[in-house]
Amino acid sequence: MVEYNTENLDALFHALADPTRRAMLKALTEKNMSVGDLAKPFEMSLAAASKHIRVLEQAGLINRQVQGRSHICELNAGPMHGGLEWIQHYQRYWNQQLDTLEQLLNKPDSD
Amino acid sequence: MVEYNTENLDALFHALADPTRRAMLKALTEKNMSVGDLAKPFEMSLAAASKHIRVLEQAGLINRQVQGRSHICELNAGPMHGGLEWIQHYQRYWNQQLDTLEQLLNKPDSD
DNA sequence: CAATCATTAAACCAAATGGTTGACAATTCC
DNA sequence: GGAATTGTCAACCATTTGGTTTAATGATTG
Repeated sequence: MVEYNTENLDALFHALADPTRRAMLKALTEKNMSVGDLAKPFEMSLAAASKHIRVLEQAGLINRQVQGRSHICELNAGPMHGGLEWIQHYQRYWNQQLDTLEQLLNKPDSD
Repeated sequence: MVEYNTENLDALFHALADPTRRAMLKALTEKNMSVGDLAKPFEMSLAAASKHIRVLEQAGLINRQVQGRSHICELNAGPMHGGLEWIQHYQRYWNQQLDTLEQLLNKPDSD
């Protein structure tokens, strides 16, 4: 049912593992932006930013729409869904640990 | 309140971006395992597997307990929490798109 | 003490990553 | 048409990654 395509997760998590790229995604939650606008906040060449954008695009996180000479980027959060679900499978393990911690903290007080 | 340490997210997502490492984490949901046991399923040298384990350890996803000559690894899912929350911020964006899709699908039928 | 077992360390290698600069292509503006 | 704007491409570079093999370290066993 729930499907984890390994390659998708590879690309997704790899794309998310860089602070520049995460910041770009955040910027795109505000509005669609051109490559140049997306690049502006970063102290790197346009070419470098363009490469980051391509990584995001290849992970499916960005759709690009070429309008004349400017490339408009749109957030496509969809692929994050798989990552969310993957991580959620582990939620019980950290809750478990919190439970254990809670037990440790509570036991001394328990009547 | 909610805190996203960029370096933690870098390390977390990077650790999760490799299928070998994700498989190791999965294995550790079953039981604690030694480095050798963790390495066994993979067609790579023990040294290579050991490096993967160190990446997981540095991302805080594994705790190691040295017992004599064997190192017992324990899953520590805790750091995934930050990753989950980060992704969850985007949940509304893909739901939004699903909503839009739904609207597109429903409109033709809506009497 | 010697051999064996579990693991890391070190040296090495190929490929990928993240950055640069300079040239090129396409579009728009005068 | 010529100049400016927006981006990509190509070549290059340093660093990191993911793997190898061969020691070396540390515990356990005979």
